Amino acid sequence: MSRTKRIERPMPQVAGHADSPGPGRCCAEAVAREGRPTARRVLGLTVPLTLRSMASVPTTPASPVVTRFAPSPTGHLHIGGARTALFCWAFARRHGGKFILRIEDTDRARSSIESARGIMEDLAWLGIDWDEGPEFTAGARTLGGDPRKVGPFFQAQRVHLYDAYIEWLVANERAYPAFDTPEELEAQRKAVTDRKGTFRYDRTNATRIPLAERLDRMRSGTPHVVRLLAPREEVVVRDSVLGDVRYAPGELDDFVLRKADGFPTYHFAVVIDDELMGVTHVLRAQEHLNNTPRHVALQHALRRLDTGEPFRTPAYAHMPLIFNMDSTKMSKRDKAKAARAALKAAMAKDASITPARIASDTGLEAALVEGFAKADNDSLEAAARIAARFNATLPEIEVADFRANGYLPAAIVNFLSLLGWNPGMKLPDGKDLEKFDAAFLAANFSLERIGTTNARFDRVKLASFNGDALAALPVEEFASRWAAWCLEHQPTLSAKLGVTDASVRSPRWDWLAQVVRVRAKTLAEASRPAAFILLDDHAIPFDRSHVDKHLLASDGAGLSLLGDFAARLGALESFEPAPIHALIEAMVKEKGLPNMGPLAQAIRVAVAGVAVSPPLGETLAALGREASMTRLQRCLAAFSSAR
RNA sequence: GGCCCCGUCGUCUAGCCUGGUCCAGGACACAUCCCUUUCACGGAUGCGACAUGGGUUCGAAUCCCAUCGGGGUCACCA
Repeated sequence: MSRTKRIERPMPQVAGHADSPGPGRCCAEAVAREGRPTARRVLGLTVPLTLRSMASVPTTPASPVVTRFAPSPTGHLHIGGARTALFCWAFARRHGGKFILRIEDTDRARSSIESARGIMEDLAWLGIDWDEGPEFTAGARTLGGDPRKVGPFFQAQRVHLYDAYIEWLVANERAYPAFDTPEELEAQRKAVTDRKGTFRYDRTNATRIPLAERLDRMRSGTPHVVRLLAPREEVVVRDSVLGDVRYAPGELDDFVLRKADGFPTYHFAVVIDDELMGVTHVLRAQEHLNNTPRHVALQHALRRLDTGEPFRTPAYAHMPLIFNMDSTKMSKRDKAKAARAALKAAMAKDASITPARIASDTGLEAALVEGFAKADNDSLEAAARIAARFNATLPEIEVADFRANGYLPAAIVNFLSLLGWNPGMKLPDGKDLEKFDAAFLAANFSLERIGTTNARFDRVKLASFNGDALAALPVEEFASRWAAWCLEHQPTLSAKLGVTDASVRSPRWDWLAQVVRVRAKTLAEASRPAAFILLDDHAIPFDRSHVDKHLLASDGAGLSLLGDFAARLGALESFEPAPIHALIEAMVKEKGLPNMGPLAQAIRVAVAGVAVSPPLGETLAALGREASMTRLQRCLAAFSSAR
């Protein structure tokens, strides 16, 4: 990184709109730009304050910071969106401000209320609570609400507001209706791009029609869009992360404000809503940087209908993008891609596997599977079922995916915080501080420490964080969370141990939970070391090489040890981890074995089929007396003749 | 292609603003060793980067320029 360091703009007492007038403003601007020569002098004043002295200015509680997260409800919450929400939330919390959730559902074809609800669930699950926005009940508390009366928070319900502003813009000749058809536009665009030019909307046609006639046609219901009369001057975006970004005159064209269906475009709705909702700081991904001059131009063109005041420009902070490890975009299509790859591989290996057969296996429509295989569609439903059919794992892209795979919200929040932000603090031992919780983030988040370089989403590191978070949980807590996870995703396992409710568990469950925990990075993975539980007591699949090595070698030494052990275990009074472990230890000592290996490995092969299992006390105790004895006896019987 | 942003270990990053303390620190991953009844956990050690080229300077990861590379964006999607 070679950028100059930015000083965070919103010193509490001057937080607010970037160009709102006020006594604190020049200081805010100057400090925000400290270190950037171009901005050292503001309003003709060189501000003598040093960073250090500014930092010591006391915080005023009446800080008016307002941030918002504004997803469009067209699917689940993307992990990148979760980071945006997290940072917006943290910034508001850090400054004692408000965090708004607004649903941008102006794309009528793709938006759904279910998606909106799912997004709220995911946010709440992550612990990102919104002060204003749609109401949502999470446990005992209700999130959202509208104390300042700035709602509604679904844009589709705000159309009358957008229309009023459109009217004003058109009446004041700052925007105009245009009657081109999509086909005409497409043709123009193609003509320009074919000769490698840059297409910009040509307003001459639309503006040649006299104003009165345009208004007439517009009001008479002729299909039209409304476009902004873009300014012919330079537009500067002041970004708290990237500094000033300049767009030369003529770069902006007359973009659409209102679509032919009467709904506002994203650009128009954001600007209106951010102003009306009093949003002071806009934190969003860098892909929006090039949208920002449009928003700034719009703000310059608009005045509030209620007060007549000009629109204010919020402080912008564009954060780096998050990519896959191979630097492709993290997209839900990755899931379809992975499932398709699994399907193709299977079809290549086995000629009997056809789309039709998969359709009947998975209960999907044949046409859907056919299309999916040919990449004609990227159905998530098909991806999920096909992956399940072939035991393939799909990449985690959305918060719901991580949730389903047994990640803890705390680990996700911690990991996400480090993607594009860093507290820049050292631990007493000199190592970087990188493990922290949401409360720490809320207390320490700052714009100035947002990075500029795009990040790769390293699932392996996330898994490590999650494993640590799992390990840090109190034993009880882990046991119940794992039970809850199994009840939902791995019911055969919980059923086998008689667990039907995460809060009322058996001792056997908790013994297993304890040993499984250090072996797992996720709740889903925790079931792996417990897989031996699921085996059929009467049909343990023995690993031949392990049998040879641990039971049959040295003239069946392991097997005879096993026979002896089985007799002793059968007589053991208390079938719990500690007594079992003591029994094994005593026997090792009595037999004069060099260590526990020969006995322990023999037992493992007998009860698990392989010489790998969690510690034996817990393994046998979790299995229970009956199953343990059955497995032991059966193994003895199976290999006695092989000696 | 136009415009815009970015460029420190494989990855996330600290350091950059205020040039020397940096033959660049941490974490994840990887390797080796120790611990050990297996698998894990844990502990120790190691491997590993300032994109390139100029310039400024006594001195540059840090300042300037160029080149190269990566990314974003150019919709009646958001």
